Amino acid sequence: MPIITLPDGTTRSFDTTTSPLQVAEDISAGLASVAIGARINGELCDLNTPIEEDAQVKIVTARKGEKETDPDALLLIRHSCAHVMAEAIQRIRPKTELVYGPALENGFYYDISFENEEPLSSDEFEAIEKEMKAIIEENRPFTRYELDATTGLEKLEKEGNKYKIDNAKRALETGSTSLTWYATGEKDKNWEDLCKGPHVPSTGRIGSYKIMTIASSYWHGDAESDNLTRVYGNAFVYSKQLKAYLKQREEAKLRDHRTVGKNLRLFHVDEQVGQGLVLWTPNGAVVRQELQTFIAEQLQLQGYSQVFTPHIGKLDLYRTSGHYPYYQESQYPPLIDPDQLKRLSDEGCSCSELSNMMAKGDIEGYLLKPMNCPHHIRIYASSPHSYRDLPVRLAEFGTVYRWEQSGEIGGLTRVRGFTQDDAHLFCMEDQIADEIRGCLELVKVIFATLGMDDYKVRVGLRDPDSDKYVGEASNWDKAEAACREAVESLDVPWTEDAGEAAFYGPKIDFIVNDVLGRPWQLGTIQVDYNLPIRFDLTYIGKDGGHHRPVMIHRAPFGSMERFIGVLIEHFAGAFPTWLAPEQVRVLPISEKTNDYAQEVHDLIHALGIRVSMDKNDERVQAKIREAANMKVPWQLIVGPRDAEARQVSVRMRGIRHDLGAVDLDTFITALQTEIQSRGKESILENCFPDVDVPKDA
RNA sequence: GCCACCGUAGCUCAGUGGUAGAGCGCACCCUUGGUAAGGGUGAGGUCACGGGUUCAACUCCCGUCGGCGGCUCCA
Repeated sequence: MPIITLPDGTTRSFDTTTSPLQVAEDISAGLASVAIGARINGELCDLNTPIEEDAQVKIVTARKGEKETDPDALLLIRHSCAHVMAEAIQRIRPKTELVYGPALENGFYYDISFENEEPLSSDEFEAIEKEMKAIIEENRPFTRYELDATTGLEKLEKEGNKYKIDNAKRALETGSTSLTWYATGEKDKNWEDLCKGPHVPSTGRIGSYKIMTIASSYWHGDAESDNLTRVYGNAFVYSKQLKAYLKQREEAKLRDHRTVGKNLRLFHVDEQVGQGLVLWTPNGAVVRQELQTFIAEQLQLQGYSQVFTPHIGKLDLYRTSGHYPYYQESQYPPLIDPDQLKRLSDEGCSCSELSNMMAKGDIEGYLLKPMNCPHHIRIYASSPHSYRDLPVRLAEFGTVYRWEQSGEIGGLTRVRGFTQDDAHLFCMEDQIADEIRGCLELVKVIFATLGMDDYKVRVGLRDPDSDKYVGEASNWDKAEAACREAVESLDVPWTEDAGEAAFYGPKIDFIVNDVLGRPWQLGTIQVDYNLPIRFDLTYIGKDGGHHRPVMIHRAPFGSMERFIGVLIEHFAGAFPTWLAPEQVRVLPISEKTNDYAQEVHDLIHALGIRVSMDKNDERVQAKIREAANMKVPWQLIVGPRDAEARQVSVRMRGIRHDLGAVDLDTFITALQTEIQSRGKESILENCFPDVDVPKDA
């Protein structure tokens, strides 16, 4: 006699075992016709799952309007669509073996082994989609059946798909007592897949779908293991939703910093220079310089000292720090002392012998620095410190080099040479929390100025089961507590993650998503008890004795490369005036006003503002279009009327028409104010208080 | 590093086993035009690089470099 409680609190009782479908039918025929699944006591289930006891039931429907489709409905549709896609692929490639095909937050994929088949090409998507269409039109039911562990494993052994056997064993190990299959149609007759479900009732309930892309993956995510083909797709209830999704992806591509960077000539990566080595072209260099100046101003206010250090250091330095042995695989190979190299060569030393000698420390060389901390540590160590001097805060826009895997490199977000907004704080233990808070404050100020509020904070703690960490457990406890304490005072969402710590200490990471939704770690703050020991750093305490300082590594924006990459996407290339490579462009209506235009240009230029003048023999319409394409924030249109009145007609980026004519001097003053205040005081407010401008313009 | 796909003019991209194409951009000329493309003419390519097959390769095959999408990694 199950009593069913619905989300609105009402209850319905049934005489016998029931199912979500029966519950829906009991409510209304309309509901039953749109139901595709249910949550029973919070768990997502098939529509015909038997309910034998009292339960909370939420019916999942696919029809709630285009704007607010239930995420559960999308999960059901996408997982079901993955099955249909896999069946379609197996029709075309019968010898493939299925591995794993889950729904994602933003689509679905199916991992398939093509070991015994010709590889799949994206040219074949259309053919696969055609097969999928046929399967969906047949509207075959998803039929669930269950076998006990022994019978189920026997069946899988007989079929011989090692991946599915492995999936089954894993399911049984994690507590399942039986195995379930879903046939698309009838058991023993139609295509089927080992799968825990749930699914929509029948293939006809899958809405609009599309195969997106083909990629590769490893079995169990293990690079040593089998290579699998991963086919990504997406599915929605309505075709309009699919169209909107595809359109959004197109727009994201236009916002991609690689596209914008090329169009606006912000940076260039050159084949002949090297993979992952960024060349900052003049426009991008302006953005970077402005940003660095801004950050440096904030650092000065917070009591940092600026330092400069070279790009290389002795190999032994990194043996002391531990970086060389620990990260050897991801560093550029060392530069070996030329005399020593020649001697070894004369002695007939082989490459492997050389490599061994370098690892053991029998040979001296230099390393392109993969980190700035050893250099900063040696600066600290170069003079004695009293407890009265602490904290010592050494800051540098320090360029480091890392041998990232070639397949990982791309754009500005993953590179081999990059400049960190780095600093190292040397302090006493009871200063740690305050220093971390200072770092967080800096991040807040800068993100706020840039209008970036969509970021997350992750506190990375050690994994208690791993032995990769160095240092005393008691120190780790203290450092982890300090991180937590500081982050709690910051008003942003944060999570704790065990196993995300650096090998020498816990850290606080800032994570931002790019335009394609991929998360990137930007900045990081790390507490380090380890390096001060390794380098035997001390300060003189109140008691006159030597004490050990604690170090904080912090690069709140990570690397200038990655940060600006994310920033380009954040602004879609439309930088605020203070950051824009070109801040103002003067557009004379015809050559007749070139003289006045030149005067306007020169006056602005003399103030150190980045201004240009479009002298091309074009109509003003073409000049406006060109300036708009280059995302210049302010266009000054000057014709005879403006020259006569010593005014400029002002066009703001993103607004269809000009805002009106203002006195040249008034505009210039307002422009200077906006730039100097980094946008806090806008030209709009000071020159055009009555103009109504949409916020996102 | 692994797997798949891709590499043609400054940019975006067509194209074919038989002497290389468009649009935009660029240069020059005409036009002097008031708010998102005025018109004309012209220059510009060793078809990423190196091998091979072929009478003939931009096209087919192999390798290298680079890009893209994932996987793995990220102090």
